[in-house]
Amino acid sequence: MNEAEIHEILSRLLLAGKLSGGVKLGEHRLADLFGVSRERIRKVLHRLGHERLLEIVKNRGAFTIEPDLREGRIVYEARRILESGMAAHLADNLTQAQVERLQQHVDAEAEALRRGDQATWQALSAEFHFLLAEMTGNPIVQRQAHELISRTLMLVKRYETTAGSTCGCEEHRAIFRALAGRERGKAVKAMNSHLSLVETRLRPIACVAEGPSLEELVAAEIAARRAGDAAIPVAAA
Amino acid sequence: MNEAEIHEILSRLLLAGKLSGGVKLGEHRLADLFGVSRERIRKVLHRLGHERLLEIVKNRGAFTIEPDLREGRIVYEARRILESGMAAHLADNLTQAQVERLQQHVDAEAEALRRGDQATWQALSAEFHFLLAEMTGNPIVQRQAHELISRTLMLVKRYETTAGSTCGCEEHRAIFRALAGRERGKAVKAMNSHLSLVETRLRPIACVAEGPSLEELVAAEIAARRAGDAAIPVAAA
DNA sequence: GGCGCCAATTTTGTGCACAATCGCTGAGAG
DNA sequence: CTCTCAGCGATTGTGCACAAAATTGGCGCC
Repeated sequence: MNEAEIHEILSRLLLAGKLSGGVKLGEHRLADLFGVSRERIRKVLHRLGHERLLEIVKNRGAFTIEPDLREGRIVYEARRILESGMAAHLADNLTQAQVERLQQHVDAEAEALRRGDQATWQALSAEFHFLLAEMTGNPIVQRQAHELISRTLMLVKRYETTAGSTCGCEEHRAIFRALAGRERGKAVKAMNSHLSLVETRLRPIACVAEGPSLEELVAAEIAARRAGDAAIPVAAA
Repeated sequence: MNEAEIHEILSRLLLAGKLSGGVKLGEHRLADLFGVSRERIRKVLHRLGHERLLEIVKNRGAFTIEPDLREGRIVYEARRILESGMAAHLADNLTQAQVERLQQHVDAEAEALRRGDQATWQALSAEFHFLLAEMTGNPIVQRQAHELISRTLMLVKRYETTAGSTCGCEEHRAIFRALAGRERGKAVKAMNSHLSLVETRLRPIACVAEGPSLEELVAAEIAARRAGDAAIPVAAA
């Protein structure tokens, strides 16, 4: 198991919000779980800390962050600033092919929502914003947007009341329409109000059920990955 | 010499553009220079790599990046996206005190420019953008803006023709006026055109003179720091 | 004379062992 | 009964030694 794999597994686990806040990620414990040396885990942990997916406390170790609503406010405000800038840029620069791609996407969102396929809709809903970031064609903006969107995903997984999220599709469509119509001001407004609305859907529910243990989660991820890795060469050969 | 100090010294050196591109930063060499173990340097180097101030090549080591103009285009585009979003936000949210603070700043810029004090003006000019980022009150935006502005500083130090930079003060003032007048659209436009203008001032001058060696630069920084550190306690006591 | 290959050297990557630091627990005093 | 402080256990931080990889120089061959 190399360093990149471990990083991917842990970041996926963190972003999926599978772990409640404040959980300690001991170096030795993870080293045993992954079957690698402590130094490798150490490096990954510090990298995750630098990516703000973990909190590293000097001489204490790595802890999963408890994304409270106060932090949520900050992240969403940052997203409004960045993504409204993106929207303005895109309204001026989208190609016809990109507009069509967006059209397909919002249609797919609506379709998933109509079917009541909440899992697919949630995934597509997040992807909409990733897609916009991609369409700027700017790797820096993509990275920054990716970081912010990922952080809100952690929040949504934890705090969003699923009932209220069924109306979000129209908001994306409004953004799309403004972008397709090259209406810069309208696109910015639509983006801002959408993000504000998503933020207000976050409810301060107390963290209730303790999920599976870290060991189980990591083991499951490793198993899934091993199965996938084993399958790919066979299929490719 | 602790890790934070080394990181600060090296990043200051890198951001000041004192080193031409592609220079290799050997671990052992730096360890000797700073008089610390190789592992400490190693950690700092990887951190700088993650902050995109260095390029880390696996099994090859750390190299200073050669910020070419193609990358400059990307960074300035990202800045336009982010900082136009900031401008829109600030136009809606600036307090009176913040407006006055900005007024002071642009006045100071004009004063430095009038005096022909180019060093001060350049510093103030960069600080104007840092100041705007600060005024969003959003730590995430501050970090992202800081990273982007720092990267452009490296570019400017290397490529800007000093002759053309004397007209930049009015651009900042235009942004300020729009912000103070709460004119969101105008502020966004002023910010975008300012950043575009700064970008066009970059000229593809061939990297000519090789500056002082890495050893000399680091030694100078260490000396300055030691002197400063020694002076502060005395002055404070 | 140029090209390619092999070996030696230099440089980075990794695991290990020890040192330092922090939180916790338990005993003792007020 | 509570508060404090000291010792202890656990965990992270750091330096060292070894292993792996790449570059460079030289040598032989075409």
